[in-house]
Amino acid sequence: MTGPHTVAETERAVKSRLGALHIDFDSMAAVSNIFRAANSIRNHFERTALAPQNLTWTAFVVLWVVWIWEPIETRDLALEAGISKATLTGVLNTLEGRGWVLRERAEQDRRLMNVTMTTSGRRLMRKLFPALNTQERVVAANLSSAEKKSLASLLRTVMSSVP
Amino acid sequence: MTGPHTVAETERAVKSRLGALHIDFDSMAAVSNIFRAANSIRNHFERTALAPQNLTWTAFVVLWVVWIWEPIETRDLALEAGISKATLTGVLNTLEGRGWVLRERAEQDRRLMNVTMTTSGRRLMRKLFPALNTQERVVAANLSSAEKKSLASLLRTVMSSVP
DNA sequence: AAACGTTCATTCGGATCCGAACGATGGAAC
DNA sequence: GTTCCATCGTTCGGATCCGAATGAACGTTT
Repeated sequence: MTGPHTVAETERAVKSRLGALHIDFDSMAAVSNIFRAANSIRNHFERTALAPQNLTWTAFVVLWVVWIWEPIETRDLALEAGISKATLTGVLNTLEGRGWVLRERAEQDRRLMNVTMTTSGRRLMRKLFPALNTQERVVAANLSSAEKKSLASLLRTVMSSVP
Repeated sequence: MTGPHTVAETERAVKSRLGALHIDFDSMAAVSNIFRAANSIRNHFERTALAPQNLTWTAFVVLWVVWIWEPIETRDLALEAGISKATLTGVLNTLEGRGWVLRERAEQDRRLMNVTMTTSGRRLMRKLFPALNTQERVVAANLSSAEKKSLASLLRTVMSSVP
């Protein structure tokens, strides 16, 4: 998806496979570019800001959500991080094993699990978050302030259209 | 990341953790929305158009690239699909096991591997690609034609800024 | 032709990733 | 208080996902 072929080349190739019938190339380009950009940025973040701590993007996002909203229940944490509860269990095992977060069973409702940050975790995030934001500035460097707002807004519109 | 908190709430929470120093919230919102949207759309596609064939998004992308550009060498296929060669090996095992693609060692250079489509694979794509495009139209339904082009263009700018 | 560094795809280890199934807990109905 | 159903986090199985190491094949240099 990040290959050397242009949009026009791809469009021509698709038409030779299907004819031109019923394919919306504008929607296709918009959506596929979302995936391309996400992949590309994610790889960049993991190679730069996250590599020193051997963190994946997902692990960082979970850490970030805990940092912002602690104490937070597991179900909300999964929703906020955009991953399934099953995935979160594995990620929390990793993060708890490294001593950055803590799991505690809730007093009132023994089914729930509260996740909090350790001192070590807070120290890590205070360094890591500005480093990530620096990289966010890098990948958005060729956008004006208005374009950044426009991009964020267009993506919110897309998200609101996902059933 | 797809949680109930608004941008303003998140911004306020971040500031309470760090102070306002040196954080570019416009870049943060733009980039984080790329990830949110990609996650959301990917899950939607896997639950709708791809579920009947038990295909993941990545497997579909690989299949799509082969369909468009066959015969294609493994190294180019990985680049085009936006995944590592190591990942591609696993995905190709899956796709070849289901009889949709074929791996053949190149005649001239015995290190290379050429990937081609089977008849069964072509039949699958002729059905699957329009189904995917239907879903792409759904998630882009609230964007005008100009907005779709603008979104694609802004994302291309972002990608060109990734080192 | 022997030695060299390079370029392939694959393998390996470890971390995600998800849907489905599972056990535990809670709460409401009777 | 027991039955029933909803909800929680975890486990399980299977598919990705990547960096690093591996081994085969190549081209070039001696």
